[in-house]
Amino acid sequence: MNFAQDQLGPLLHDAARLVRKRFAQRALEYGLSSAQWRLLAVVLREGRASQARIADKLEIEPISVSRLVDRMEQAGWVAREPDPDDRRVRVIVPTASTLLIKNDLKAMADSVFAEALSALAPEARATLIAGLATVTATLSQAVCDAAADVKDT
Amino acid sequence: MNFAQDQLGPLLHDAARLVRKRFAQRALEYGLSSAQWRLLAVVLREGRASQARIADKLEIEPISVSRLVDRMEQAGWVAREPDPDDRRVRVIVPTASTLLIKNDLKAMADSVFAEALSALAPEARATLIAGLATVTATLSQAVCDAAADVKDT
DNA sequence: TAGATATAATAAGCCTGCTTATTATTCCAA
DNA sequence: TTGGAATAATAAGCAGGCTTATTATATCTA
Repeated sequence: MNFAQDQLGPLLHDAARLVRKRFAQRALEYGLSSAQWRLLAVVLREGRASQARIADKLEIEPISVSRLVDRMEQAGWVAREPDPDDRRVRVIVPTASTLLIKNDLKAMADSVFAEALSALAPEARATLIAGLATVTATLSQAVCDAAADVKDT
Repeated sequence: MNFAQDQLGPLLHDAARLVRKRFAQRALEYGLSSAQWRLLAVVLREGRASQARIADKLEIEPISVSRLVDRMEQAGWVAREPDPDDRRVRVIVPTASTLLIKNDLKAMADSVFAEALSALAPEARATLIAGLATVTATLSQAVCDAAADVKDT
């Protein structure tokens, strides 16, 4: 079974790309991408969040959040507000129109993921999710250790 | 267990991103990205391949191959050659220096994927790989059906 | 309390994917 | 055998990640 691991890279890559593509198809009426939905999910869950907080939650770089917010602000999904306690911070809040369709968006997103998993038995689904979580944790640690090693030099 | 599917999107996304990042770290001495390695693996397996063939194998758009090849040609990984039988075609071949380190590259790539899976028991690995393959197939079908529906309209 | 350090946001510019459109060539059918 | 459809490659420009560097503000310490 040594052949299996060869396929991990391409499979992960293809699966991630296809989820993005399928999400975009299903969200066509809203014009929302899967990256935008991930950000929006954080904001809706927390009510309001600084960009640094969002970057931390999504585990992406702050600059990536900044540019994603640029587009989402322009499209009317979220707004930037000043933080009265810290003038460096710009708090991201959902717009009123976003709040109106929040439940529809959540249902649509759920249904995309449910569709993706629809051909798997429940146990296989659980194993897949757990396996992905493990792989993510392993890689995250390895990437972090390697970065620390470089810094030590 | 309804919460599980919520996580599929972020997990796939994170796992794919982390594999790319870890690959880049491990391949630093070569300056090879994971996208470039996927392309190179096709070319090394087939010996020589048209860009259309590569796009088909990688399931990405021909234009993406064209631009990836631009950078890989510049970096000395591959070369474009004319096809004597069809003047539209430019055949991609590995350079001599690429062939020299072919085995090292393959070992390096294998070890990245082995590391990613290292925290999983063998059965869990097999289930993960099989699950990803199923999800990919399901999504690929759904994306394709939806595209056909739009075309019918 | 003043100066150094840390943090929040963003600019510039790269990579890899995409859609849409163009050009050159080949193939097929009338 | 020629004229239209299909195919191979690529250009232009967008999305969403990244690294590196800059600016403004907070915070901590000597």
